[in-house]
Amino acid sequence: MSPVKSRREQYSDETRAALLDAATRRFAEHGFAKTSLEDVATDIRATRGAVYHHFPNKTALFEAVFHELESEMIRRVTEVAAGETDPWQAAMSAVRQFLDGSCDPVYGRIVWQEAPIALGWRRWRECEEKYAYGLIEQTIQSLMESGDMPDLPLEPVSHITFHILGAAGMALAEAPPDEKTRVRDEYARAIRHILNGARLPRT
Amino acid sequence: MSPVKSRREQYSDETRAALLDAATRRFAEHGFAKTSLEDVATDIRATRGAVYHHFPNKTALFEAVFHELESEMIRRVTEVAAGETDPWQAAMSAVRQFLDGSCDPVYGRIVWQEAPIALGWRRWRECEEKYAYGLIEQTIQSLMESGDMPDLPLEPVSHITFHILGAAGMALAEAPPDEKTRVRDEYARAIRHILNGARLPRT
DNA sequence: ATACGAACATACACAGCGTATGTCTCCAAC
DNA sequence: GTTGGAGACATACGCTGTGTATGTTCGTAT
Repeated sequence: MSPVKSRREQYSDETRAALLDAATRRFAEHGFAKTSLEDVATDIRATRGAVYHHFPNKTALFEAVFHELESEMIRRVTEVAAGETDPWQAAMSAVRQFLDGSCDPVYGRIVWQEAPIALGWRRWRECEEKYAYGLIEQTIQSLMESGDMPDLPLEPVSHITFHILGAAGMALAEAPPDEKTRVRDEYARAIRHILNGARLPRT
Repeated sequence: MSPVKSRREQYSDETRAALLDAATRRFAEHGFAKTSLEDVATDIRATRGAVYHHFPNKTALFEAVFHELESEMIRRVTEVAAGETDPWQAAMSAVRQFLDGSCDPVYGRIVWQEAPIALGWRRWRECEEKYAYGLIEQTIQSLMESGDMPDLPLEPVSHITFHILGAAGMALAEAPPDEKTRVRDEYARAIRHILNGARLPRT
């Protein structure tokens, strides 16, 4: 399963990775609009030609960055949740892990602040179906099935939950580094309180 | 208080209003990025010169549109809330009125979808301080003071509430016209349930 | 009657994306 | 080992759209 790569292929992979890396930093620091592909290219001592060789356009490059960050986040969150047996506890751990991960300014800025701008709401939502939104929906559903939550329409509840977590993610992205833990704990409390309120007493 | 306007001033006011009107429709239909000032100008049989005479730049034109829509919404919401005596009832009526108003696709698209993109999150938030966010914060505070809500940190709670309402506003903006009332009612139920959960029993 | 300034139109500079084309170099086959 | 081909980039250009600088018209005050 490890097809020995040719020298050329290896070089190509490395520049692609370097492009992703540089783009990640640029997007996180200056935002999507104010990042020119020229900058990204020169960062790795290449030209825009290299960028357009590896990615069809600017938004595709951004999407690649987005996918990397988001899939890593999902991996960690599901890992933590899988460690719990009780559905409600699993959800709470997932939230906690999400808030922890959102303290990373790169993640917060790119996924919660820049992505909707860069991809547009619709496309962003489409992408998130695979990641956060999809995970939230299935978690909520399992909570409804286990009797932890009332049988409200799934769509609005997941959508609202998505935005509640988004609010926290954005707040954490904006918070100065030395206040992140305080902000994280405040939001954790507030979210826990809200979710507990929405909870049903187990029958 | 009605300083009789000169002919010139009247003409000027009219073109300004026409620009705002055309821009509103363009922004609502095609979004901020895909609306060129050329289009807006030709819509009212003028040139980009007129636009740049009345507004310093593209985002300023958008902000003007945004302010119009948002101040009108706030006017209606506060009006409705003022009709209630009980703080909690006032808040619920305000939510209801907000959801009603959000069924207008122009409002939803511009205020909740395009505004963060056009102005950037930070500026958007700054603008909203005057409108929705400010109103929410003071409402929450009054609910905490009246003992309807627990004394959690104000900032995260208002922020989250803001995003909960935003989720509803966006969903309504996206929903096809013939489903808007259904979606509105679903979100109304979900939000009511969430807020009721967060509520404290009156002492 | 005229001069001045507001309200717009016209013209230009510049940035940034996307695309078309060129060049180099690795690799394979003979 | 040289040659053909293709992948990996670089170079060059066109185009769109913003912002600005300059020109023109036309009310209005004096």
